[in-house]
Amino acid sequence: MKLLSADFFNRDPRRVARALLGKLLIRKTPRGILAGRIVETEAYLGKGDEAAHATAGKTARNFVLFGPPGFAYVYFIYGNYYCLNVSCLPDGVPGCVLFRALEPVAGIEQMARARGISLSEIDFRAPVLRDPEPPQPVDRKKLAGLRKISSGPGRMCEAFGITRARDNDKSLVSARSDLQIVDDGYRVRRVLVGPRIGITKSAAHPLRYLIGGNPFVSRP
DNA sequence: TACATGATGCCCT
DNA sequence: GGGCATCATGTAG
Repeated sequence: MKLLSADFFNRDPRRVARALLGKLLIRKTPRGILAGRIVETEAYLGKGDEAAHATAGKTARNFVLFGPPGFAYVYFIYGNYYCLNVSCLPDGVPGCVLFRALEPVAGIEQMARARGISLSEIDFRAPVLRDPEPPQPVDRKKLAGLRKISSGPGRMCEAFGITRARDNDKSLVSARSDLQIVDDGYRVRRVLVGPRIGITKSAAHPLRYLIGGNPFVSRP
């Protein structure tokens, strides 16, 4: 398990978004460790990316995007949900990667509770993906309960208890942080690229990255 | 299975 | 006051 460093995030968000696929997002809680494999990300750039929050310049809401790399930018959306990003590029240069979906790896019962999902909905014998993907054809019905935990940016934040008050402007690269990203050696075989989800401006750019064949993405 | 819709609150103009 | 990097639920097919 190797903690990702600030250097990892100190580069173009498009390269970070791709490199984050297959890494583990970790949350240390009093009740145990939560972990999910990153299977879907989106890059948001600085000037020129009309869909990025940084496009309007630095504000009280988005200041983290303009800070040093490796910090959590958490924002509240649609009156109900939070979304987690990590800042990229050097101090003063905006850019980030949005975490869109995780494959549940550890702390599944705690995450299900946080999401309001009954444990009876989850088939713990379902084939959770292991290195290398993709496995034999997946029975999506058996994965339905697991998929509800973190297959979407709002869902994964709820599962991890991520909120703006708790986590915005928090370092993800500090050994003391309760929110980290680690490399466990998992090798991603195939990366797919496509247009970002849920935006209207600058919608055509292929800035969404996902692990090919992984059933835990928000959508194929 | 696919699509449309309502809920909901904060930020920025 | 408008718009939003979403989700769960309902209806139609």
